[in-house]
Amino acid sequence: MSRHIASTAARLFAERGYDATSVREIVEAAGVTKPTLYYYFRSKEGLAQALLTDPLNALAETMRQIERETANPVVALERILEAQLEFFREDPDRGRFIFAMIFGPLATGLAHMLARFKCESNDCMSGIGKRLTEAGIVEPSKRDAFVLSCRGILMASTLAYLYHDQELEPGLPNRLVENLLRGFATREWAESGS
Amino acid sequence: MSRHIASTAARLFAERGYDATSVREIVEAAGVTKPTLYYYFRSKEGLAQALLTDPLNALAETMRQIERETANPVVALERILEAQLEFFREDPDRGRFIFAMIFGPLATGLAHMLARFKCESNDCMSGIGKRLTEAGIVEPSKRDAFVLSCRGILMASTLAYLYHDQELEPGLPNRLVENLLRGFATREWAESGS
DNA sequence: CCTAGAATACCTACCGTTCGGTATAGGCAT
DNA sequence: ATGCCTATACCGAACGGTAGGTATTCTAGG
Repeated sequence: MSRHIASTAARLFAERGYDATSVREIVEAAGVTKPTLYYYFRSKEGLAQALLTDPLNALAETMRQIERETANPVVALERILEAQLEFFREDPDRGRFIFAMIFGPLATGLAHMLARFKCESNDCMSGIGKRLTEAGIVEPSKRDAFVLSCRGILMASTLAYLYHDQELEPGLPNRLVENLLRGFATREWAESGS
Repeated sequence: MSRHIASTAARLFAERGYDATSVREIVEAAGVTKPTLYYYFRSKEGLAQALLTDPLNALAETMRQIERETANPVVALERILEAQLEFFREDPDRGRFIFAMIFGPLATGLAHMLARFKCESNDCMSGIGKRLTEAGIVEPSKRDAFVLSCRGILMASTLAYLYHDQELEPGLPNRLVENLLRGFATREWAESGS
């Protein structure tokens, strides 16, 4: 039951936004009453947190794992991008809700958790960028721009998928990274043919 | 006075989101009364539209103009990206408000206007992408990925500026485009040294 | 076997507060 | 007289959350 309420809430949060969705709307759509919702979740905010906490923690852990266990920084980058795209693919409603919150103001009670996730995600990408320069793949002077570009491409791909019905085929990160690397690569790496 | 109310609203909308900001909060922060706000703006939504309509229309017109009047597609691309960055630079609160709406659900009364702007922006970028392939600069098979990458880089740069106090120096689009082009270029163009 | 109590899952009705918006009277400067 | 603004009070609807209750199942103790 709690799962049913949660998935209904995710859908409504995604459709109209967290603040514009009332508890009354959620319970009506879920076919239960308000006390039932409060039986399972401490508050509206508790409900939103339940939607976000485990999935975001799992994603962060997946990224850490990839970073730790993948020796090749290019492959690590591709896998980390793919993990994030997969996160949105597996539950688009949740993804839309998270996307809106990540890119909006951090004034809600969910701010702390989202800020932490953003920070971890950025650290992870920066770490990969560092490894790419250490491996002589990306020009050191271009590292920040490269990391920014990777982040941008992830955002644009995700937005296209969530709101414009564009596909997120599994090979997408690889192809995008390949082209990006060609643009930001060291002369040596470019000439080595990868 | 209406400008003062509007800029106060922009700040609050940016800080906490449109739906989570009440009219009472706006008038208190602006130091006026509710009837004054309604004297100048038809409604809360009318206030938000006033914040968005003219600026977004002006930006869209600027982009159309650049597209029309700049013969070199690379320069056109750089200028269009710069115009969008400048839009966010000139009023970060307004920019944050818009950013949150662009990445969130389109269920509010502002949806139509934002949808139209997104559409125009996408069309403009697609047009530039087409010109770049026609000019033999970008590989036709990579056109969509290139356009997506440009959009992503714009988003990431803007996000970094709006929320992480990172600079948006005027030369940024040029440098980013230069690296991107190297990654997505045709063989002929790459070998011509640009 | 029966019963009382605990645990779990749900409900109706209600609470105080706030929401966007409106009406009215009036003050002040030009 | 007009435009700009205030102050006050109000409207109906809705907000997130709560109080008190019922129904069902299970379990332990007599």
